[in-house]
Amino acid sequence: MDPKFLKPYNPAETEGRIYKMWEESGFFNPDNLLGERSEPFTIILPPPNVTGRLHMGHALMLALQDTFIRYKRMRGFKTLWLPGTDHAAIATQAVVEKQIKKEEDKSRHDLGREGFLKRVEAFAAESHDTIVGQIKAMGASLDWSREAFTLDEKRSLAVRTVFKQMYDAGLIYRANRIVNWDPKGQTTISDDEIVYEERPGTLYTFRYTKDFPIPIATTRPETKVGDVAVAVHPDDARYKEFIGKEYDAVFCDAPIHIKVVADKEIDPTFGTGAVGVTPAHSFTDWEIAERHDLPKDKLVINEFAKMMVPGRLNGKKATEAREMVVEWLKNEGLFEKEEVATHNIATAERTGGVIEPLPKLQWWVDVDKEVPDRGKTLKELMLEPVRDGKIKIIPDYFDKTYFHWIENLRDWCISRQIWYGHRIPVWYKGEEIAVGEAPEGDGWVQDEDTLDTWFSSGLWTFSTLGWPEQTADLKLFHPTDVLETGHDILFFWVARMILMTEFALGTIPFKTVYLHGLVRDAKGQKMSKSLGNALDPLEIAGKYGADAARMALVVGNTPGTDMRISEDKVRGYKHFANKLWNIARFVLANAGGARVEISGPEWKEFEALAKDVTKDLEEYRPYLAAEKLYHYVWHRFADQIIEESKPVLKSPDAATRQALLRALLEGSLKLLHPFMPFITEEIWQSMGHEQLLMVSEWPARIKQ
RNA sequence: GCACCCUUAGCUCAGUUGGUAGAGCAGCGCAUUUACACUGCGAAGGUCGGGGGUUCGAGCCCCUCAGGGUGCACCA
Repeated sequence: MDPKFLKPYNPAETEGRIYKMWEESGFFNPDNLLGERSEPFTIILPPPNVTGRLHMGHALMLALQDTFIRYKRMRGFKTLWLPGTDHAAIATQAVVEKQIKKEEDKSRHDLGREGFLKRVEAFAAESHDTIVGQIKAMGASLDWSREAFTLDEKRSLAVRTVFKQMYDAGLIYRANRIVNWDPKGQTTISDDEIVYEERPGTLYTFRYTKDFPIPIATTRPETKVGDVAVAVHPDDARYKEFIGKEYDAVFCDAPIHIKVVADKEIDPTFGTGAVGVTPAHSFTDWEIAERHDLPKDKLVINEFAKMMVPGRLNGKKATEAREMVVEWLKNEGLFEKEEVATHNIATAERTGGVIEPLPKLQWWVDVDKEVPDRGKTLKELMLEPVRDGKIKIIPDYFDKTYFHWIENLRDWCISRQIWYGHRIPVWYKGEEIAVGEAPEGDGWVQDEDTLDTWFSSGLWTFSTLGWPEQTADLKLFHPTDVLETGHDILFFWVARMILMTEFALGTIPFKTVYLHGLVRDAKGQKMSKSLGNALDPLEIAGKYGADAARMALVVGNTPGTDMRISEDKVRGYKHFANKLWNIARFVLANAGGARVEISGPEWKEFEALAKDVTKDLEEYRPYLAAEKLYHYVWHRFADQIIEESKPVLKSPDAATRQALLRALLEGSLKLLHPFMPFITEEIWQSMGHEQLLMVSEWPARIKQ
């Protein structure tokens, strides 16, 4: 017996060596796997953002996916787990901008587009290397020969190709429309990138002039200089007589022209039952303006959230202007009352900036237009595979959330005013426009904007497999089997992948969506650097072993439910790893060499466990499978079977018992391998096996 | 406002198709020439949020109430 078994299990000494052994075997690559393996099993890794380091959520994702992949590999599937990273456009740009500001007190504009992009790329490359090292440390059996990046040459081609196809199909269009403008990030963002924060606010009631017949209630008095109408409910008896009338006024130095319109969307019971309509700075007002053919180009706030209007307000910050308007109203005797009202403020997810709705010329994806040759809209194409069960979401109650989101979906704004990302593949020359690839000849100017990062992420399952080229990989491995990701990006990503794949390939991107919960600290707080409660997966794995970290993340972690993780839990599974180590020590010392037919109740019991665990894995209950294995190995195999074996090993039945113990250990190693790959492989190798445990045969066969 | 989830041991959470509840940590008693002290054995601890119903049988299914959370919408 190897003397290392006389000491406690030492993951630090083991893991690097084992991972290297796996990598050198070539078996991470499905092309090298031995045997028939006609059936593929594919997971494309959700690409971590190249914004720095991995966190516990990534570790969880890696643990779960590696468990699924290792299980299927042992069951004889041609398994592909494809790695990659995400350029994460706005997120990465924001990190580098902050860094440059802090270190050199410069903005991206000081560096220029080209110079700035070089800096971002250098940062991204560094992050990439850190991340790959972290992924390997977790034991992830990814096929590194197929690694992809959302912004590399092949993925860029895929992006340009889809863009052109959607443009030609009339699904991508350019339009001037009210958008979510982030004054802090100086870019538009999509509806999904908004976080609503409940804040106390004030609802002011006032009149435009002394003789204006209708009082107005608003939380944003400063925008009232941009009003073009007052909307009331058509049946509101108080205001019926004024509908259709027009008024001129000077509001805080600015001339305004107000038309009274009737709109059934107005709630007569809220405020005064009359809305001052500001089409350029409010989504609902924009829609009212469209319905009543009101002017929509009256801009009074600019991209920096500053007023642009004749008179005293000009150049003031919107928040400052608000106070000035209120003061003016009071001085003029137009102010009626103010009430406290909590309301939701739209903020940008990445920068925290308060969203300022503004009309902007942007690129959009039309989700309500019929897709040529499909006879369905993109919305319907997103809805159908989930509704028909072609795509199964785990846990299934997320179906409802998904449907609800799609029903409320508006056109997707895909252009961003940032530099890092896929530049919009559109070129202009006077009135001419070219889409897809850069046209020949002089005088063409490319669109300045870049694409929403989720546009390229949406192609991930097939761009990684070589599309638009019809590669052998694409044919064999797509649609993929499982998408395993956090429930927080169900809309951002999962929905967009379904949209893109249905459009470009006419098929689904994956059959199963497994949504894990978010990892929180022991107190239930979200882990973050600023709170100082973030556990570094690498540090945890270094201290307790990657296997222990993985078990702690997997056991009891049900899909869709946020989980808490603490070092104590990881320590518990380190003890378990050591228990397994000592079981191996006992078996190696007491059960060498015997070759006897295995049977008896203990073996039957093991076979039943193997079947049970297999069923759990097939039905995506890794949290249960891991717990059952833990219980069996410690409290049945070690506590009972080994204890009972001690006298038997001194009896005439020793040979049979030795064979049983050996078989139970080997079987347990196999079942545990997907969860704790390092220690199981290490023990397996110490038992004198020539082949890797990673590609050994799974000890149970049940139908899927 | 609409929808969904959660409420189980002191704490944090599991509990697959309904068959009198389990992990981690904490904590109690015993054991140190034991495969393993990174330990073992044993005990204790739960009217499974309250109430009602279905069932031979409910932590699990249905209704209802209370508390906590999330998503979406509204937000003049």
